[in-house]
Amino acid sequence: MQEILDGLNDKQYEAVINTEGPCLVIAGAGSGKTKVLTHKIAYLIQEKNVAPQNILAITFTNKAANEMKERISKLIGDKALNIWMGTFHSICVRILRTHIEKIGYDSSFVIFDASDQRTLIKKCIKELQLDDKIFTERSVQSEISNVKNEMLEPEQYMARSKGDFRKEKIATVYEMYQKSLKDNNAIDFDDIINLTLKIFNMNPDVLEYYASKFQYVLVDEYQDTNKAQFNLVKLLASKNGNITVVGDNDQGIYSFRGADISNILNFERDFKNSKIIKLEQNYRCTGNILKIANSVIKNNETKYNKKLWTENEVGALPKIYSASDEYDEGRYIVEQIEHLKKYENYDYSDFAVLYRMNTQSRAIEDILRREAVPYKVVGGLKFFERKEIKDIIAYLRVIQNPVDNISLTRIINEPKRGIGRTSLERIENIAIQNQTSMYEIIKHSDEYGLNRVFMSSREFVNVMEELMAKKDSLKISELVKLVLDKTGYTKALKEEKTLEAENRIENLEEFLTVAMEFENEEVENSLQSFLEGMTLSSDMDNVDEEEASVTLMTLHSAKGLEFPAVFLVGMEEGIFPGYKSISEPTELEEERRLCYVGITRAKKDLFLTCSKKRTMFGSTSYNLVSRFVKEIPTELLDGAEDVFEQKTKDFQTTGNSFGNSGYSWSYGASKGNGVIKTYKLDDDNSRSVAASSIGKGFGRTAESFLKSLSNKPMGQKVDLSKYEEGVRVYHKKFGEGIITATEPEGDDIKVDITFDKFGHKRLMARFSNLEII
DNA sequence: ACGGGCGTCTTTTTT
DNA sequence: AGACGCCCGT
Repeated sequence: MQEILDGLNDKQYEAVINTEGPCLVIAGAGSGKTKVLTHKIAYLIQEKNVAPQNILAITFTNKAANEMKERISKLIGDKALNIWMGTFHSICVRILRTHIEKIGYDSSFVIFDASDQRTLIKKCIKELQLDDKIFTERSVQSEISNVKNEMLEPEQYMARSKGDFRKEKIATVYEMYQKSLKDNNAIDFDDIINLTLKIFNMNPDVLEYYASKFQYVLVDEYQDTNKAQFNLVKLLASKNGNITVVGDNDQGIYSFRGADISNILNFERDFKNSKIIKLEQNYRCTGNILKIANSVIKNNETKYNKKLWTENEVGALPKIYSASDEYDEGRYIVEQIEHLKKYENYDYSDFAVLYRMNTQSRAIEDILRREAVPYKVVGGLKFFERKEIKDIIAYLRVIQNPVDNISLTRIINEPKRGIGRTSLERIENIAIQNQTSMYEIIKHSDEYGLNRVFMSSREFVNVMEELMAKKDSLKISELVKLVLDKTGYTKALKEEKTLEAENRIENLEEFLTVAMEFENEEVENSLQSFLEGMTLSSDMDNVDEEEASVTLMTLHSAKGLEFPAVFLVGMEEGIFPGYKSISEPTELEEERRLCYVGITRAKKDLFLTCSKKRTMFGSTSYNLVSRFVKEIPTELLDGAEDVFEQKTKDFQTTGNSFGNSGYSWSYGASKGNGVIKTYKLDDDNSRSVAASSIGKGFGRTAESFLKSLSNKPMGQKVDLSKYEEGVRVYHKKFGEGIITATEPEGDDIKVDITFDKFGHKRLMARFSNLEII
């Protein structure tokens, strides 16, 4: 009991015991923010006798929620599991499932992710015959999302937009989009928050229930909440008034998705008589790293001026390296990693490489792979974004929710059934006329004179009907197997006989293991919660920390994490800060906060890199070193003087013709013409070194596993003669097995293998990384 | 009417 | 790597 308050510094102690009323904790990077939250919750339960189910704690990712629960359990035991803890989205979905019918939705709704959203918006734009050059899905989508974050309904937005042609049109799209969502029995990410608010506003008794229930409300990463989330928090805390928010105005990096830093800046105004506590002692970084972080962030205007300090050692001087191109940048990283590993006893997992854009990982990955450095990539090309995975999910969605026209459209002709564009258009029109779903029309297509559709869709309808009937009695994995089998999906892939198809089949098998893991671990074992878990899981939720590998991710994903050694790469004008933010002061400040977040991830060693020449999206540019680097006093940065000197020289000789950035220039270079391709993969280094991450835990993206598949160099040297009947082999994913048959296929061999645990599989020898044992 | 093939664009950051 | 528009062959 005593230990809950032990080991806290004065400020942390104050933040923990200050349980009653509004409390704002300004928590600088590495100041023990999670500690405060976990100890405060433990204190409430243990000391103040608050029942766990009367506490609501909102975190930024599901992973953070799980970690926090674990840490609280260590303090007070298993009752921590009853705390309402999760992201805004997961908490709200939980509320929506029980109450959404009150506002006219069906409780079996599905959640549309960003790409479903885009498809739907695109359809609306087309339907309204708007010029899709002016109204791009992207711009309309972000406008609609912004409007939703302001909690404006279509009518309200329309009223506000009177006189503005563009906005009026977008309002029409918004209206149609919202109606279509409802017709599809779907809601989007923004609706998750907004509809919860709507329920509260229209049903005072429901609000009363939750506002009474949650005696204590705690919100983490408060600087990244948006208007709607703020309102939600305000409503939930309205009854008891015990609200603790923790955040750092210098780490707000999500304004592009509606996060509003003024939520944290105006806390005192919004919640009367609030207590404000600043945590300014940093326990994470060395003195030098902290100095650098402060020297950058001080260029922003901030309301809560806090000055982070530390008692930690001064530490090594952070370094900057100016590479000749992005591959040289990668090579430098490997060099430094190997050095620290050798002389400072570092492990691969102690390193993180952080970049502004996902695309930047490519070149670095190439070099890491070439140099046999194990790595994993967080986010980027996601498992769930692959075509075959989206297809199987679309099948499952239609089974769960037959009125989901978007998913149905995706799969009706996958595999090819002879239902093309024209048929689909007809089906859709009839569905609209009859106010029903496209699935209904297909099912009864004979009654609507769609004979062709009727003929070609019979098998599909029969299979779907059968699976819909069985969906709750079958295990998810069995359902997946049946879909793939009975719809002919796998069969069609097999008949393609291409490497790509082979790969897709393997990915689907991986999906099957994801489903099995879900069955084993989740209590709520329904198709609905399976689908829900997949759309609400974040990149960070799927990171496996156990592995001894270097972590590559975006600066955004790195929020909340720490590593002994951090590389901030691509420190160039136009990259970081991105060229789009250079002329926009508020965006530039956000970029600077992002830089601050990046720097403060490092505990001991920090490396900044930039490149004189960089090829991206098929063109080469010569960027100047980032202004953020220049904001660091040269004496704090090893190599700073060299870098500035070089950059100036380059600048003078190369001139300037790059739009409004005014700092760099570029010329087009067609893709793949080999101009920059200096490094090739060595044949004997081609074995994949990216460690496989198919492990426990629902929603695992199998990221590195996939990377190892998709990045596998073509035509690797494999002694095919060694594969013959009776030979025992080891496969990374399937484990040990015995070859039962072989068959030549071009310059490769198809091998049939019976695996001890996974049964019979057919693989291509050249690409399956089989080891003979 | 369907579907294969080809060229083009995509790219900040994400619950 | 994928989505999509366009064109042409069946």
